Order: sequence, then structure tokens, then C-alpha cells
Amino acid sequence: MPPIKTHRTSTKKEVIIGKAAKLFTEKSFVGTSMRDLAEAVGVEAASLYNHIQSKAEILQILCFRVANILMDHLEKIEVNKQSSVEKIKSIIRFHIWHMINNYNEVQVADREWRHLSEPYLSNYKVQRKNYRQRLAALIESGIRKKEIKSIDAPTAVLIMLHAISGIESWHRSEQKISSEQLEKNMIIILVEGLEI
Amino acid sequence: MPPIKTHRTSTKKEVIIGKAAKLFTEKSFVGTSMRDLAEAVGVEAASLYNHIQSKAEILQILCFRVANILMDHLEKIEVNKQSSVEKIKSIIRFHIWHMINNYNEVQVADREWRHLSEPYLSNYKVQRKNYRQRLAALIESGIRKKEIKSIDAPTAVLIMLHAISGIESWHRSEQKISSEQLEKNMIIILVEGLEI
DNA sequence: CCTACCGATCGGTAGG
DNA sequence: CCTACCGATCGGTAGG
Repeated sequence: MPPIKTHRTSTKKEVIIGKAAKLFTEKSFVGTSMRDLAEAVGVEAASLYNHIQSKAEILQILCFRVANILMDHLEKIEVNKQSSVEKIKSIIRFHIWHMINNYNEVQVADREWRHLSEPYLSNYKVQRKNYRQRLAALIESGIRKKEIKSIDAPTAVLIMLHAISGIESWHRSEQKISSEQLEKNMIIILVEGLEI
Repeated sequence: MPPIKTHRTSTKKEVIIGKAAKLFTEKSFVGTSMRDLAEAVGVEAASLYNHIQSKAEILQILCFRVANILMDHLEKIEVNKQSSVEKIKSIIRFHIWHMINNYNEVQVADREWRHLSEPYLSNYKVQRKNYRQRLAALIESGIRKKEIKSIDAPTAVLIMLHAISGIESWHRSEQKISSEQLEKNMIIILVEGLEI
């Protein structure tokens, strides 16, 4: 009896994408060959093409998967009845949580998106910009409501997002604090210092 | 009369390194070919090798140049008679200033160092770790002296350094604030929120 | 600084 | 899923 497929997407395709995320993180997108990937998966390079269309397709899947998850969460938070500060904290917490649990995928989306080919590259840039602007709008709303110090919102967004992507350093360090402690400290530094 | 050399290092070599920094930032180290670089410089690929030994050497020069400049500044600040908070602010200001004025070089050192070959890779990792530990020690000193909130110092370092490297987003954005405003806002968010 | 060229490796395809 | 193979491009060298 063949294994039962529990996902709409082929399991083998997901294995390939997962291994690719790891290799792209370690050796970069351009620095990883399809032979490297095939070896990690345990097949010959030519066999990969029964599951994926091209190397470029793998990058597209990884980048847009991450972008969509973060955007979905942002949209849910925006319509909540919470203070601006609570919304911002929730978004940062989700970002950190998602980063820790999908480390390789998020790293690829953060660092390798420049290698997307058109029209995906332009599309990705638009989504990225949109996300940042909406997060900045949340901060500006907090400033207007006197919940947050008067700072430049785009700069605050820049700091928050890059601080989170910097968790890769934490991920690799030997003397890790727990992910709960990390999250708590990041919220203190990134948000509570801004509260009035 | 030939042009007078004002630097110990050949001017042409510096041109090559400068163009390489730009290309490595745009297309990544592995994604930039020696033919791309030659075209940017205005010579044939083979001619580059009269000035540099290898592609790897260019990356080594870029990474260690940035690392040494930052380390030199840190060492000067450490022996100053200033409060811990003042020292940390000074280091962040220098980092931001250096990032803005040497954008491509710092980007390459930040993002492409993984492609260094041994023994340079190990050496670079040690320097990087050393720098972070000494910056963390400064923060811990500030905590002990009750100048700074009780937070996890390595997490604060992680946030600060990655926030600064995130200036690349600012660098590319259309609606830039001035570099002075950026610096001021980053200090407010990264340091003043931590002060007691 | 150039022309000419090297072996190695790249992403990907044909055909079974 | 494999073997066999494609044209293109890679970093780098020889020789002038």
C-alpha cells in the first residue's frame, strides 16, 4: 500500500523545499547547486525536476510563503480592538515566534529575495513595502494617541524588523537564553522603551 | 609624467575593490562573476589578476577592513572616562556614521563574510564574537552601575548591531529622513529606552 | 593590459 | 528515478 498523502502538496516536494531552505541559509541561493540539493535529498540532480520546475521556483515558494504568513497575521491584528502598543507587541511576538520555528525559511526570505526573477521580484518588493508601511502606520497611530514617544515611525520599523532577523545570531550562539527570555527581552528593548 | 601614487596601495586595486563592494552588495559575492567586475572596472577579466590575487582576496580585504575599523574605535572608547551609556552611544553613532559613509563595504562585511575561505573565516568569526562580547560587557557594566535597565546584554547587542545593518533599507528608501535625524532616532530607540 | 584558452561546474533536458 | 548529456559560464593561467 502506498503512503497516504495528507497534504495537497506532494510530500517529496516539501522535503526538497525544506532541504533547500537549509542549504540556501548556509551557502546562499547562488552558492547552492542543484547537485548539492540533490545530495541532501538523496537523489540525482535530474530527479529533482520531477518535483519542482526550477531552482528559481524553490526561492519563489520560500519567499512568498513567509511573506504571506506575516501579512496574514498583520491583517488579523489590524482589525483587533487593542491599543496600538498591544498590537505592535503582538506583531513582534509573532514575528519572533515564526522566526524561531521556521528559522531557515525566514532567513532565506530575508536574505535571498534579491535573487528572485521578475515578475516575482517586483511583487515581493511591493509586499515588503506594504507590510512596513502598515506597521509604521500602527506606530504613528500610537504616537497620535500618546501611547508612544514621538519618534520617526519608519526608523522604528526598520529597527524592529532587522532586530528580529538578527535572531540568526542568537540561533547560532552557544550560550543561548531561552526563546521565552529572548522574546521578553526583545519586547522590553524594542517596545517598552518607546512607551510614554 | 606618470600619476603620483599617494597611497601605499595601488589606486587601481582600490578601484577594483570599490567596484567589487558595489557589485557584491547588489548581486552577492557568489552571484558576481569576475567578468561582471571586469566590465565595471573597464578591463578584461584576465587583467584584474595583475592587481588582485583572486576573487577570495577581494572579499578578505573588504571584510577585515570593516572589522578592523570598528574594532579600533571600540578599543579607543573602552579606555575613555565616560559613563557606560555615553560609551555605548558613541559606538552606535560611529557604527551608523561608518555604515552611511561606507555603505557597500559594510554591507559586504555583514552579509557575505560566510563565503570567506579558511583560515580567514575562522579568524573573522573570532573577531566578530570578540567585538560583540566587549560591547555586551559595556552594557553589563552600565547595568551594574544602575545606568541601564536590567536586560540581557547579548540580546541588546544583537538588536543594536542588526538594527544598524538594517540602514540598508533606509539607504534604499525614497522618503529618507536625514542621516542626522536617523542617527538621533536610532539612539533614542536603541539606547534611551534602556536608561533608568 | 590583451587574446586565447583551461578544466570544472552550472542549471536544465532527453529519453527511458 | 536514473544515465547521459547539452551549451553556458565560472575562476583563473599562459604567454606576449
